[in-house]
Amino acid sequence: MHERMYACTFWRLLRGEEGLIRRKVAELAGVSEATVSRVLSGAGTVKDDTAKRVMDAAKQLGYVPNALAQRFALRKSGNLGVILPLLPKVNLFSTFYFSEVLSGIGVTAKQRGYDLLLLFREADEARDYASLFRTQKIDGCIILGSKDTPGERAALAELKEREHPFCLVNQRFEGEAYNTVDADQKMGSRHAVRHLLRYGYRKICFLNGPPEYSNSLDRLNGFQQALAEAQVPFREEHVLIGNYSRKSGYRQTETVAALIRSGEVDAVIAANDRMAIGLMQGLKELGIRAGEDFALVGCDDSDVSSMMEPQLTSIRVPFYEVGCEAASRLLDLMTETEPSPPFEVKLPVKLIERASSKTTRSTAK
Amino acid sequence: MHERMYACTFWRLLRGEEGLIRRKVAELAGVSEATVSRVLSGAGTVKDDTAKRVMDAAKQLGYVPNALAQRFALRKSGNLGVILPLLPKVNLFSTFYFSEVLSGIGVTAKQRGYDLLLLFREADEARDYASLFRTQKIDGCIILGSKDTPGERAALAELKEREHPFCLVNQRFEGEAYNTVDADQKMGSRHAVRHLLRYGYRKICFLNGPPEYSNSLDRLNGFQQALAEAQVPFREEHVLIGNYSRKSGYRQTETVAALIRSGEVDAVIAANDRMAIGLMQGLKELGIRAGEDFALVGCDDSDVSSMMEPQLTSIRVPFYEVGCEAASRLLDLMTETEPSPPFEVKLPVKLIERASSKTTRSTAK
DNA sequence: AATTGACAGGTAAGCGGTTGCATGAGAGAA
DNA sequence: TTCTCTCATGCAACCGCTTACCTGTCAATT
Repeated sequence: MHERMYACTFWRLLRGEEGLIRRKVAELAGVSEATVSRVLSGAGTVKDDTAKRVMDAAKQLGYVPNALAQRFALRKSGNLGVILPLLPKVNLFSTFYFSEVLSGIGVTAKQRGYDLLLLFREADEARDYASLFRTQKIDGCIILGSKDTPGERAALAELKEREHPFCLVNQRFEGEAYNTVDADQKMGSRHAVRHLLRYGYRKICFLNGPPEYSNSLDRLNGFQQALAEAQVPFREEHVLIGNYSRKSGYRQTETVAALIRSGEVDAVIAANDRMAIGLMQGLKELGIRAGEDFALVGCDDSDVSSMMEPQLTSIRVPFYEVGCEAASRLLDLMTETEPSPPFEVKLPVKLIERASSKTTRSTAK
Repeated sequence: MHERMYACTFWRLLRGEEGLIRRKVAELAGVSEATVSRVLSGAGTVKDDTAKRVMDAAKQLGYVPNALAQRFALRKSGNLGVILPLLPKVNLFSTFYFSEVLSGIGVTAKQRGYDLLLLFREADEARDYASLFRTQKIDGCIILGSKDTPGERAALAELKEREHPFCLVNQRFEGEAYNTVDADQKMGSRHAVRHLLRYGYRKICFLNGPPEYSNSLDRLNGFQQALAEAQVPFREEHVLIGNYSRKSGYRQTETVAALIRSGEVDAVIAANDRMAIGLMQGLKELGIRAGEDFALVGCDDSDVSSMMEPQLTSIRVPFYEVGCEAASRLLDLMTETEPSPPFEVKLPVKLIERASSKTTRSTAK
């Protein structure tokens, strides 16, 4: 009891003091609290002389405005939300991808005075992005790992309708004009195909990801287009589907092995490095070696691609820059008063040649 | 101009309406706004009947309380801060480590109704963790990637002094009793040494990380202890230092190659997988193969360890659980009223045997 | 029947900032 | 000198929610 009361008094005192700091600053500077506010928030007109006195007083007393109160008064949370899928223990996407994008977003947000609120979205959870805005937890958000599903479409449509600023990363929705920052995956596949053709490979198999990701469709698109350009026939049965996990790449071992052995296929392009690596490992177990018995190209140029043996040719995607761009554009949009048309940014990718695909195919079967 | 005014009116209206929702809920339920608050926040005594009416009304009108106002009134941000080093483009630590820990923290925080505020700490920036609390941006924080430097010590001491709840992950400070969640790295090294000794390796080199990380010291400690237990002499010159990056492992290639060739060393333990992999690659270039010419053990059991050829023996550290534990303990501490003694949790690790160290050394030179 | 206590629920005062409006001072113009 | 006009600053309302305090009701006790 005693302690309880003591603690209470203590907190009262403490709070009292904290609360008084602002007043003390005002007194010390010989102005009103309103002026302190004007100086610290940079709004309104204040004489230079006065401003300096206030700044000095604030520094001397160690006064820092309460962000919570400030944001409440301004009706802005000052938070940039980052929504990302929660995949505990199961890294469907590469962690590489997320940490690069997140770093980019983080740096940019910080530069512009925003805080980053991380929002994990559980797989089965109803997607109610709009209520994050309604509760004022965030002023804008970037959505990672979005998939084209009815629930997601509904959630995004609601955001759009209520004019909440948001930006999709690496995902577009056919028929909807949302703000998007994406990598030019289509061009990536084209580069990969051209690269393989240049080295003499002509029978290319494509290990793609699920069609809910627009990236998967883009890649397939680029793949087909590059083949068409080179007048190499496209074979439907040479397109396989995984889920971007290493296991799903590994699972295609038998199928691909058969294709390679029968001479139907001499090169594989995978839609990400993890699947490429899974497949490479599976085939190695069967004695089929990437870079020798067939050419392999991955995508992402994740850190592991240069750790493999042989090192993996891959398509470098500027994930960090994607994050920067998304945050930067979104924040622009949030600070502008005029509504502006949605942006759809597409960042260039680049093929990084490594051992898994470089050996020239001297004689095409 | 026209549009501007229109927009303004629009927003007024919108805000007006938003503001009225609460009142409308109260009216619809036939109670005062205070009662609405009592029902929604679960505090105070309200008749079941009334509560139900309020809940129904709120649901019907789609009312969601404004988190910003709520938190301001309660003087709690509802945010759990996660401080992590900003390493754009340079992943000194493995991204694996961070994403695992972060997932653990995220899941736990979410379960307990907290939001995650991500705070990047720039390398050269003055560490002023305390002001995050002063501005009420966070109610507690978890610090990742902390190093034992004077600046860091000062910042942490300030937190402690002001009784701000915080928790360190994978780092302890000699002489300070801070809340910590750590993996049992010391035991990890001991496992690694014992494993190697069991397979007949006796001349073990240790590639450690910088001493600013307590983990590095722990690992060295366990290494020495295990050697002592087996009465194998410890050789100072067999301890090398890297910085946890792959490159820093690669850089030790010459040194280690010389040691192996001269027969002074027949096995290497690295303080993380990335350095192990860098070293492995370097040695492979010189024709010295892990798992055959020498044994190699890494640490972290990151996703790449099973992607290598040969696959890398490594010490599995339950990073996800570390994150959960840190968040869980810290949140307990934040909701308790009584001050409790600091906790120092140490989670067990496990050696995962793979090809890089399994070949029995038949004849020790 | 009167007294008491417990409890439901209303009233209004904050929480710590911002900002519209009013005011006073000082400068420039008549 | 007096009248404006402008600019710097103070006053006070407000942001939306919580909660201390108060009142009135009703059941249990005497």
